[in-house]
Amino acid sequence: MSLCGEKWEKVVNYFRGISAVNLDAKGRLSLPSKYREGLGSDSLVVTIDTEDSCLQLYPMDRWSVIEKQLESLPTFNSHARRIQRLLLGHATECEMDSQFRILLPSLLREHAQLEKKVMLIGQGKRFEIWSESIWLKVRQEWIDQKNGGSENLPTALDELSL
Amino acid sequence: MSLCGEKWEKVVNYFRGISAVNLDAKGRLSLPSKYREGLGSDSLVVTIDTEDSCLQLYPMDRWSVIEKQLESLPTFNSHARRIQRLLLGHATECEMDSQFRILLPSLLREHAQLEKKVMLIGQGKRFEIWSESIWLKVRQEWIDQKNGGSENLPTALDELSL
DNA sequence: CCACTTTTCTCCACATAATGACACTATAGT
DNA sequence: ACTATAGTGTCATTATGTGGAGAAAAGTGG
Repeated sequence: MSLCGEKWEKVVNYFRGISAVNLDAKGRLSLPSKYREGLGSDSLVVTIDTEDSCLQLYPMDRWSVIEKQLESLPTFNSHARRIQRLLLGHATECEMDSQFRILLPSLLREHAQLEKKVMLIGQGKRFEIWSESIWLKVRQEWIDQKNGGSENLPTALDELSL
Repeated sequence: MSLCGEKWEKVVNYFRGISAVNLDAKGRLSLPSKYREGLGSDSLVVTIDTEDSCLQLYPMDRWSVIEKQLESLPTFNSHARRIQRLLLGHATECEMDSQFRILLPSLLREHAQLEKKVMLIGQGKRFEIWSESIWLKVRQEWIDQKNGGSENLPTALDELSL
């Protein structure tokens, strides 16, 4: 169906959706088949998230854009330096093996407290990797807080019509 | 009978009405025939509802509008990230097969507690998918609570003329 | 009310993907 | 050099997804 749909997929390549995956004993994550062609033969970059305990996974081409942005931040701003050190400092290039697995570096696994059960969450240009238990916990919190006080939301969000 | 009616359907494509459907053993939902031409050959996107335990089903073209809005939200705003993670993070593209069935991902089925008996509810630009038992329960609650005090309604709602 | 058509459901067979296990390699530390 | 640890590649098993077809049910028209 849909040449149209196909083109969209291939050109825009937007990652969506959640998958439960198991790391193997050595900490390798095998990428779900539905994303494989979208990732192409590109290598990937994993780094930490500066706000939450999860990891961020980028295709190399997307990451290099971010890297440039990070570089151009003002050197003498302490927030900027924090971000640079955290993101650039933890960014690790990974290659998929013949079975589409990537090894997540142990230091990064520790940071996100990844054990066996892991969630892979599409976030458009990137993925997030969460420990299953942490994900379930925070997801529940987010759901519970509903859209409670909408006073502090950015206008763009306030105006979202789904 | 309605060259007019036909055109309306095809151009405006507004989903209405409720259907009881059964998922098969693998969790596939077969779309009622009356909606099939309205959905065209486009693929579909399912995601969770952040307020209730049901799923939201969009034709891809409608969903991509929402996605653009989500994408443009600021990365370092925590409310924005919450919404992005919940909506984008659960959004899954589904293709209809030759029998107009779509597989609902098991994690999403769990979220909405979908077993065999399911309700598909047209909501204009999208559908909602509810577990039959939950639907019956909340529907009864909504009916019972009438519109009691209208003091707390948002103005737009207050001014609605049906 | 009956015969016919269309739609929906259920089941089965098959294909593909995900997992876990294992053996082998490379590296660093003792 | 030997051992312990981390990393890599391959394979078998299991789980999951896919496609198709017939039975059952619902809808339609005479």
